[in-house]
Amino acid sequence: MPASANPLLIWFRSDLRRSDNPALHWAVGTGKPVIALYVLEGDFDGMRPLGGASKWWLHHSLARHGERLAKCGIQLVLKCGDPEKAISEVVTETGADTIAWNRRYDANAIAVDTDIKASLSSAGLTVRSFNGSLLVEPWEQKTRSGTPFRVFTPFWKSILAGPEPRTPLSAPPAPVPSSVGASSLDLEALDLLPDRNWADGFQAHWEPGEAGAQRALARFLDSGLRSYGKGRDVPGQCNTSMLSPHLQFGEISPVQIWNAARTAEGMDDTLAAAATKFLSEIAWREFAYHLLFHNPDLATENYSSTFDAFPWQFDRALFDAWKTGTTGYPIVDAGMRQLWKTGWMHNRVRMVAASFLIKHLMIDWRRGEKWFWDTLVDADVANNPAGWQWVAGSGADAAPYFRIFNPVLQGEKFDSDGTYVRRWVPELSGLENKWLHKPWKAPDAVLRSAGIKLGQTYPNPLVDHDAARKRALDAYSELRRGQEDHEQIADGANRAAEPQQAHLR
DNA sequence: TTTTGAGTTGTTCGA
DNA sequence: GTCGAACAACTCAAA
Repeated sequence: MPASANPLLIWFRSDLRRSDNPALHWAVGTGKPVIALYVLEGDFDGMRPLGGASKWWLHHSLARHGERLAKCGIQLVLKCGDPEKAISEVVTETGADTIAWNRRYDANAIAVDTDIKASLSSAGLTVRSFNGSLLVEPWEQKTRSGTPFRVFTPFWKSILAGPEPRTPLSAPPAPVPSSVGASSLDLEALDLLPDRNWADGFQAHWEPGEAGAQRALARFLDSGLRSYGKGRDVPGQCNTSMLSPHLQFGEISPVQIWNAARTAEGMDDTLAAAATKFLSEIAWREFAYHLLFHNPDLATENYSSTFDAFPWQFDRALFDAWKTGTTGYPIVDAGMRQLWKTGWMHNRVRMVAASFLIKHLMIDWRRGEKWFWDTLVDADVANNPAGWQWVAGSGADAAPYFRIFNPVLQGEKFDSDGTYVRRWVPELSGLENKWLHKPWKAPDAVLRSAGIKLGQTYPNPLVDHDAARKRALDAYSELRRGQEDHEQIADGANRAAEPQQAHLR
């Protein structure tokens, strides 16, 4: 067999697309036959296993990706477990002598990829890795003092001041056909769909896959972008891009989004302002990856260790009420039910719901993060923990401790016409706007005529807002006092050491 | 080198 | 009703 006939293996991970895929682009450019691989790693080597909603998405995304690759003569091989073993099986079977992939940025994945790269290289194979999922590599973006960014705005400015992202790569032409194939699991064998019909409702809301991603982008640029500035905060409107799950699975790249928004903004000033705002949200995604790369424990450890002493409470019944959308606060319940039904929650409501769990119920942000991880189709290894830590106040550029969302005010401000609450909490739909976000304050006659019996058809509030707010503020100020005491003890120790130091000087 | 101003997404209170 | 101040502590960047 001539050397040129040895196929190239492209290992797909969170980059399930053909267009603007640097690894695939390079692979086809080598002139070799190309074989594609996806490995469902599960919890192999400490990797974070996908949540249920993500698995549902992945099932459909892999199906679409496999079809698209097959059209240009590339077989998508499916395996599960140890990726090194999976790769070596394909290499043995096909004689592949070159491997390419796009990089990952969480510590466990980096360790896995590094090991595999080393062992393949030492076995004489060529290994190439690319940046396929970020605008900037986390190790390249630095403050002037050479440290990682810890505040978003300077980070964003440094992106704006940096070089423009590349022009997106077009989908490559079909490579030369491969004369060999590799054994693959059936998609069904990956067992990605939930046992029960929980995710059946997702189908109506989403179109996983590269084509669906491009359609979502086009729809947003066409009808969502213009009023994005304010509309993005109104959960009852369709003013957000809905691109998050597509981005998470790499069905579209931030480079493609960046360029599309930059093109749209040339139209007029309104679009220009909206596009910049939208791109700053894309930059938040970058910032989350920046934080994760420099803080591998982002999902499990407080970014600010001051919070290690926070007196979290845990009450199973309260936590369950939050998860099932029965807290008695309509905006929170609407969000939690939207999450359960669609695998997604509007960003504004994510903040309110997360703040409610952390500050009103004083439940550890990590529990909420895990629930979101399991139920969000866009669950992202960087963005999910970064967002939760931001709300908790333990994160980078964190919300001030005193920023405790009032779920009634948030509802009245951002869902003033009640569209969102009526859609997801239909048992309240007969209530007029005046009471919709605080049904417990409505007069009995109003509740009766709306067909609502508090405590029966809809719950009473789980906690009183004012009392919960005070309790959270007290806990935070306690934390601060504890920190001061700690510092005083440290100061005392320093003072005790001073005479000796003076002597040494 | 030191100082100063600003920082995604908020709420409450009192004038 | 509207409006500004207060609510920490710390990082970053510009002056």
